[in-house]
Amino acid sequence: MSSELNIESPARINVADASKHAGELVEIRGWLYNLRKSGKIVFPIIRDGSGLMQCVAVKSNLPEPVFETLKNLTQESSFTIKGTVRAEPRAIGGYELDVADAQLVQRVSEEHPYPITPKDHGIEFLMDHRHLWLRSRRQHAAIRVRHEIVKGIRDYFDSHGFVLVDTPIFTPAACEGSTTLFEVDYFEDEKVYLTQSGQLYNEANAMAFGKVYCFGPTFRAEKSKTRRHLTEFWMVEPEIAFADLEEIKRVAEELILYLISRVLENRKEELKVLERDIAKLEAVHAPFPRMSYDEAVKLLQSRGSEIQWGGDFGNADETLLAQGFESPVIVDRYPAEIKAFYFQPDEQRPELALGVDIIAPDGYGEIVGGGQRIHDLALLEQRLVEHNLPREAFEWYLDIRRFGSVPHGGFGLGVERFVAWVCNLEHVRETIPYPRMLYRTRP
RNA sequence: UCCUCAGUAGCUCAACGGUAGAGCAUUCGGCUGUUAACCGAAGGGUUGUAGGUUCGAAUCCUACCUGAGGAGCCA
Repeated sequence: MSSELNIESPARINVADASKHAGELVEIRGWLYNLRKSGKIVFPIIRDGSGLMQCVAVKSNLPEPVFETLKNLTQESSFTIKGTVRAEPRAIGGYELDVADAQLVQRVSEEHPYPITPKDHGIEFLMDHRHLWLRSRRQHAAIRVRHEIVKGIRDYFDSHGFVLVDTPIFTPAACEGSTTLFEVDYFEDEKVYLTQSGQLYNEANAMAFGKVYCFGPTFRAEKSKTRRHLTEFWMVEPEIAFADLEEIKRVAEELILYLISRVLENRKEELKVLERDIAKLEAVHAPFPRMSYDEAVKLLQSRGSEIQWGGDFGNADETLLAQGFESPVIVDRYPAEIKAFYFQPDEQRPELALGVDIIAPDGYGEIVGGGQRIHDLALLEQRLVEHNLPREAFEWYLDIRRFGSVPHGGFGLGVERFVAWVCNLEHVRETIPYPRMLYRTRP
């Protein structure tokens, strides 16, 4: 379906760059987002991955086949289009294309029309069509915010003296001795699991490089079925030699503030598409509210929670705790009993662990968990016994305490929960392209 | 693993014991500025599955399947 007009090859542009080409003849390649017809004028909206742009095709100005091609486009049909860019405040994105020529690449057949229509759909249907759902505006916006946050994480650590030292995905033992691991049936003579944290390796790497981080997917075989859980999720974990709990808190706070400023700087359009209340993000500021576990329990009790000292916070408690604060809440010094074996005890009150969690506002829950690690060999050996962990598997980990042991610590930040909070999404499943959940492994 | 809720047209839903319906999508027709465009027409159904109650079941009962939300646990 090519035009009879002989239009010279114009510049191929992305819709996102339309403002730089006002008045110019350009070519755009993409897919049909939506089409409105009105007799002798049609308004195809093209989606090229970078944005949306309304095109205007007037029958009297175009060769018959070109107009017919555009008029008969079906949703998500692929095509290329040439025309002149013109500022148009009424149009989405502020620019329109006055069509001169168009060429069909592949027309979506009416026997199998594009399933995701501009009307409402249920979550099951959308998840079954996740590979197509990603073409939608909101999904597009969320994934771009995710990209900004991932890039922001790397930029932050790379510019603060950290070395990226990635940790293995296949690991021979539990990091925390729990039962939430995916077993891999492949390696001979040995059970191997998918990692749930790179932390133990991170500690070794911090002794090699000083300041390190790992960034990759992690896996939890928990039977969790909530809006905050994925079985496969991404986590960034920094670890710092010679750091104490206060430094860990400071770095986590600084990272969070930096990531939010990056998103506000570069992804405001996406936040608008997501209908995120931007003022609430702009209100996040240093210093974050800080409290001890003791104080958090008292605060929760005063707000009506049933929690008793010694118990861990449930989701309701986390939401209640964060209420009334503009910034995430930093809670530290938890009872050692409810924390993992490797936390350094508080010097004054050894029943407390120098662990820290950072709880996001609005019920998004724990976005950071970390703390200061045990650096004393004898104490760590004792903890392994107390937690019934197989010493042999941890010999290499004990080496870190044998060869120039120093105080150190780190934390993990869950990318999807963080993105969900920044985007104000109902569920973390929309923050990752292909979510893996308890009852969802396809597409 | 447990608790709660839901499965009706391709999609979103209505009908709640008495002839299964609407909007969107699709097809055909109309419209030169539409903004999830609009107007007219058409096609489209073993009501998740299997039993049961009843003269009669999408509707009531039982089991199962699938999905969603939550608890515990976690980022």
